[in-house]
This record gives sequence, structure tokens and C-alpha cells, in this order.
Amino acid sequence: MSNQKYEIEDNISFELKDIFECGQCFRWNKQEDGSYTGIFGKNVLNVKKENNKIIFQGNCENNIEKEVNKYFDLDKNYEEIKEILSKIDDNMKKSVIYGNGIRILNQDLWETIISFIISANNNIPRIKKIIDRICYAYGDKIIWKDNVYYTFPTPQQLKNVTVQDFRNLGLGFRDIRLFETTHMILENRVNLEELKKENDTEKVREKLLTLSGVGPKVADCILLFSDLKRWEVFPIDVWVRRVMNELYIHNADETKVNKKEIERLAREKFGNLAGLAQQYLFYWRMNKEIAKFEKARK
DNA sequence: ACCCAGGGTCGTC
DNA sequence: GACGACCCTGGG
Repeated sequence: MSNQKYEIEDNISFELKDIFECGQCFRWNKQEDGSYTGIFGKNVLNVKKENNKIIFQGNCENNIEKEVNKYFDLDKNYEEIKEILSKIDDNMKKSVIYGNGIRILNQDLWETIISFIISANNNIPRIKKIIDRICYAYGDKIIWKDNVYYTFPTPQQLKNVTVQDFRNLGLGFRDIRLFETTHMILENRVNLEELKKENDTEKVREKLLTLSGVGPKVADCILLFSDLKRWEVFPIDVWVRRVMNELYIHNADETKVNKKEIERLAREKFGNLAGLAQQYLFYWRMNKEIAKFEKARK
């Protein structure tokens, strides 16, 4: 199973940049030809668009078609969902058009937990670098087309890693959080398999909140971006707070905006699609900021 | 050289 | 419930 290929018809709800650079994942990198290569599970995969096809190619552990369908959630009808969101108001419509090709991935729960603990008070480039170093140090090596890749280490593989080891990888004050959470999971104080079976989202969130380094925002990201797949949550970070204030609340001091107020608004406007709405808004607002800087540089 | 901010959480009051 | 502290890095 060293190299497999799988193709599907092009789809407007599948844009590489939108999927891989909307902040949900940290292990996908753009290649010189515009395609993206990433690692998930024990798979190395390259994705590109060519001649009205989406082409998946890589070193997959199991059947590539199955892996891809699950990871990219290809059975989900985004057209229908986007239509519902677009009808909510002009803001939503605008951001859905902007992030038209976004899909929420089915990412491994454990990897998502650790990744978003690292994300706390951090920026995306640095988060990616830290995760790369962790994988390089403790993951398994995979070779594909003469390049070397590393899997995300399992809890077992992090068992003997010390707080200082984490600090040396550049984790900063998050070192102890990673250490504690890893051991809580190893000791089964939080059972990830049971979490996946639990239906009550609130119960899952409470359990996640017992993990070190997992607060409300990180818990919601885990619920939304992992294979727990809870679309009704609405993670509130600095960008979402900003955009919700600018669009709906209009408080002169954005840092003073009440979180409960944002949550109430999100529930009222977006209902059980809040998570996806949050992603379109986040992506749209953050890229607006980046565009502003690029412009200023010229 | 200095200050600021980043997909926040934690301990303390 | 508010408040400051927290590692590190890149940019003004």
C-alpha cells in the first residue's frame, strides 16, 4: 500500500486553500505546484485539482478511497447547508461566498486535543512549527516518493516525555499542560473511546474541560474539528469576538464584549450550524486582516 | 531597543 | 466573576 491514487469530480465546496488554511488543521503544507501535502493517521496524502478533477495521491495505510471519504467528509452536502446559512443575513452570505470551499475535516480526536492545547495564546505559524517538532521527535517515520514524513505521536509514544522535553521543543508555558493531559489520557481518567460514543455534547464538553490546558474555547474547537463532529458549538477566540462585535454588537471596546452575549447571538442566528458559521466568519475576518497588511506593505 | 499580539488557560483574589 | 501572568516568535 505504498502509493495509491483516487480521483473525484471537481466540486465547488472543496477548495484546497479554504480547507487547509482556515485554521482547523496544522499539518498540511502548500507545495510548489499549488497542491497540498499533509499527514493524518498513518497516511501521507497529496491533494491537487487538475482538469476538473480532485486528485488524491499518497501512502495510505488502508484503502485510500475510504480514508479520503471519511477525512474530508465527502458525503456531506455543503450546498444545502450553505444555502441555509446564506439566507440568515448579508454578513453570513458574504462570508460563505468568501469561504466557499471550506469543509470541516474529520481529524483524530487525540491529535486535535493536543493541537488545540498548543494553540492557546499562540499564532498559527508557531503552532505548526511546534507540532512538526513533536512529530519529528516522537512520531513514526513514513516515506513517500523519497520524502520523509512523521506521524503524530500516540499517547503511548509521549509516555516518557518530560515537561522539560516539551519545553525544549518550544512549547513555552504549555509544556506542563501537554504533559498532564497526556498522562490523564494514558491513565484513562479521560477515555477517548467512550467520549466518541457519548451522545450528549454537554457531557463530552465537561469531560474535555477536565483536561489540563482545555478551557471553553479549546474544548469547542475539539468538539468541532475532531471526529466528534459537533457543529452546534461556537468557539470564541479573538477573531470571532472581533467579527461578531463588528457585525452585530458594535461595542466601542471589543475586549469588553460579553461572551454570553456572543453565545446567545450565535445560537439564535445560526442554531445547530453555529460551528460552520463560525468557521466562515473566522476565515473571512482573518483574511481581511492579512489583506490589509499586504496592501500596507506596497 | 521597545512594544504588541497571537484560534486562552490557570491560579488567585 | 474579574485580573494578571505565562513561553515564545515575528512584526511594527
